Amino acid sequence: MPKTGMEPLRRRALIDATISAIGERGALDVTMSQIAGRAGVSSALAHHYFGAKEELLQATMRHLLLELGADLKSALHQANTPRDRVSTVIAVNFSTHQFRAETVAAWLAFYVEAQKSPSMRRLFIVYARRLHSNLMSGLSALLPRADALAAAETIAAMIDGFYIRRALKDGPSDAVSAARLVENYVELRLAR
Amino acid sequence: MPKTGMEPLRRRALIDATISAIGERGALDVTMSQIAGRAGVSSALAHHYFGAKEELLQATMRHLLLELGADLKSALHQANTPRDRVSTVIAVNFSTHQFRAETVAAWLAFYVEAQKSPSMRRLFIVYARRLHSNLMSGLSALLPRADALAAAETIAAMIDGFYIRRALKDGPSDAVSAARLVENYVELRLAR
DNA sequence: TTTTCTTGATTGACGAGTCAATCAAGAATA
DNA sequence: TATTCTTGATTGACTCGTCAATCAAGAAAA
Repeated sequence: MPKTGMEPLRRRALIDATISAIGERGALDVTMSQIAGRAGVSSALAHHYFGAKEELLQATMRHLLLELGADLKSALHQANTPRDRVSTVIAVNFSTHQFRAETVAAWLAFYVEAQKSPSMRRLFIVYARRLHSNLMSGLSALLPRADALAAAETIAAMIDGFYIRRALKDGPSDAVSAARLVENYVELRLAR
Repeated sequence: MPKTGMEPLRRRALIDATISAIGERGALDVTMSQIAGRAGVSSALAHHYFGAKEELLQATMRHLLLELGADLKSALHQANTPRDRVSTVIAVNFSTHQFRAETVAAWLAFYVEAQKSPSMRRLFIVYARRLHSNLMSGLSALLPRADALAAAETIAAMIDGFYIRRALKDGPSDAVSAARLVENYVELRLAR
C-alpha cells in the first residue's frame, strides 16, 4: 500500500468494482458491500468517499462516458476524410474496449436507472448529443442535410440495438459482425 | 362485485397494474403494494393469486408477448407478398398499441431483469426467434440467404434501438418516423 | 500529536411473503 | 322457510431478511 493520496486510488478502485459488479450481475441491484468487497475495502469506506450510492453510480457512469469520449477523440484524430470519420465513430463504439460484455451490461443497467434519475438522464443526453454530432461531422459532407440527419438517427439506433442484443447474448454478439452490419448500412446509404 | 370467478378478473387487473406501474416508474423496483394498490386490492391478494413477485412479473411479460404475437398474427393475415410481410412486421412493432411509452418502458425494464432471471431470458429468446423468423419469411424470398440473414439481424437491432431511445425520450420518439427509418433501410437493401 | 484512513457494529427503513381471521353468498339440511 | 355448512375472496397485522447510511473508535501516516 503506497502512502500518499489514497483517495484517487480508492475512488478508482471503487468505480472499477462498480462496473464489474454491475456487469456480472447485469443490474443495479448490487449492494454497497458487494462493490466495496470487490475493491477490497469496507462499505463504510465507499460511503466515506462517495457519500451515497447514487453518487457512486453517477461517478461510475461519468467514468464510462469519459473513457468513451477519450477513445473517440484519439481515434478521430487520425481520421482525415468525412467518410473516415463515420467509420471511426462506428469502430470505436464496437471496439473491444467498449464492447466488453461487462461494459455493455453496465450501460444497459444505467439506461434503466436514467428513467428515474434526472441527473443520470442528463448524462445520457450528453452522450447522445456527442454521438450525434460526431456522426454528423462526417455525414453532412457526404449527404444532403435531411438525409444526413436520418442516417445519423439510424446509425445511433443500430448501435444501441446491437448493444442491447449483446447484453442478452442474442444475435451477433461479436463486435466484428455488428460493426460490419452498421458499415453495410452506411455503404448502402452513400451508394445513393 | 360478482362472486363467480374473480380469479381471471383479478389476475388481469394485476397484470395491467404491473405494466402501468413499471411504465410510470421506468423500472422493476415497484413494490407489490404499489401494484396491488393500483389494481384496487391488497398486496396479500396479489400474493394469493401469483405466489411471488417474480411470478407476477413473468406473467406480465408473457402477457406482453402474447399481445404482440396476436397483433402480429392478425396483421400478417392480410399480407400477401413477401415485401408486404416485411413491412407488416415493422409496422406492428411500431404500432400505436405496441409503441406506447408505458409498454416500451416495461420492455426495457424486463430486458434488464432477463439478465438475472433465466426463465425471463427464455421468454426473450422466444420473442427474438419469432421476430427473426417472421422477418425471414419475407426477406428470404427477396434476397440471397446470406443477405437476408444480415438484413434480419439489422432490422431487429434497429427495432430494439428505437425502442430503447423511445424509453429515454431521445431521438425520434414518435413511431411514425422510427418506422420510416427502418423502412428506408429495407428499401435501400432491396434496391440492390 | 494531529490528521488522514479505515473498519466493525449498529440503526432505521422498507419490502416480500405469511397467516389467522373476516366476509359474502350459494348449497345443504332441518 | 329458517338455519346451519362450506368455500372462495380478501385483508390487516406480523415476521424476517436486506440494505443504505451512520458512528465511534482504532491504526497508520505526517
